[in-house]
Amino acid sequence: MREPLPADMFDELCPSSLNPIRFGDKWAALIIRCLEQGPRRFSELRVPLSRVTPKVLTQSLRSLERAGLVNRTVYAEATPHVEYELTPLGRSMLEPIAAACAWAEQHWDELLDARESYDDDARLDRTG
Amino acid sequence: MREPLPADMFDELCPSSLNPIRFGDKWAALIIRCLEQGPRRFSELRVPLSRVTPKVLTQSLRSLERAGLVNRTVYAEATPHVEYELTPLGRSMLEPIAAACAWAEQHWDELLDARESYDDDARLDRTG
DNA sequence: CAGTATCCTGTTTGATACTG
DNA sequence: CAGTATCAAACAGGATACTG
Repeated sequence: MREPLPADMFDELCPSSLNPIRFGDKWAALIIRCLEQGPRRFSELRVPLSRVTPKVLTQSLRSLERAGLVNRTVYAEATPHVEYELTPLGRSMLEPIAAACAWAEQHWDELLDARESYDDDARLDRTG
Repeated sequence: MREPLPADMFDELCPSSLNPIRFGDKWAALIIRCLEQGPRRFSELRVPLSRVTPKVLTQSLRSLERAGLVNRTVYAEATPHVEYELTPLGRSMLEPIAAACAWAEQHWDELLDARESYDDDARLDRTG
């Protein structure tokens, strides 16, 4: 106990403009889960992600593509469309995401309670 | 395959000002790991987190406290100081964080390669 | 020691409307 | 269908200086 902390832990987690341990941007993990069962078209993704504007959804998908987690395929046929699907790399990410989700689900009530009681205390501090 | 996606997945992951599956803010996971071996004082945390300004470090610690992941204790003795330590809830989070870190480490090269080749392609698109 | 106060920047996200 | 363009808001994060 109480060993001195290493001088700089940044190299371990931080070269992370990529920031993989945060699973990318706000919607990344959700998108990856939407692709878990197989390729989906842009319009299909818009259904579960109805609260994400098309601009932001495109942004996120491009950034997932850039990270090698998602493939984008254009079908220029009679009914032109675009499909997104997980790469093997993207698929491998399902596991840590599931672990994080399971943790969150498992501790959801505790998390809500903690926040509530913290906020209640803060209110008391202000009120007197 | 190609089952329709659920209408709205947001309730599952999204009530997330807390956003637990993203492990909180930019420094949260790193801070939690710094506390893994036991309680640390503010000034001790500043060593490994030297690139985080005190303001932001305080912010992050408060938000971890609010989430019930960290306890803050003030010692108003001769040498007044403050200690932060993981709650049991916070400690339970070490596991999913470790899983995400392991994944990132394991696929680091793939991630760098993917990004590089994506960017190279983009350059080609612009150049010719 | 352990923060707070201010100010400021860049990025992320969003609203709305439009298009090849 | 699968986006893009534009504008605006929100927020996170940081620089710097100061304090009970």
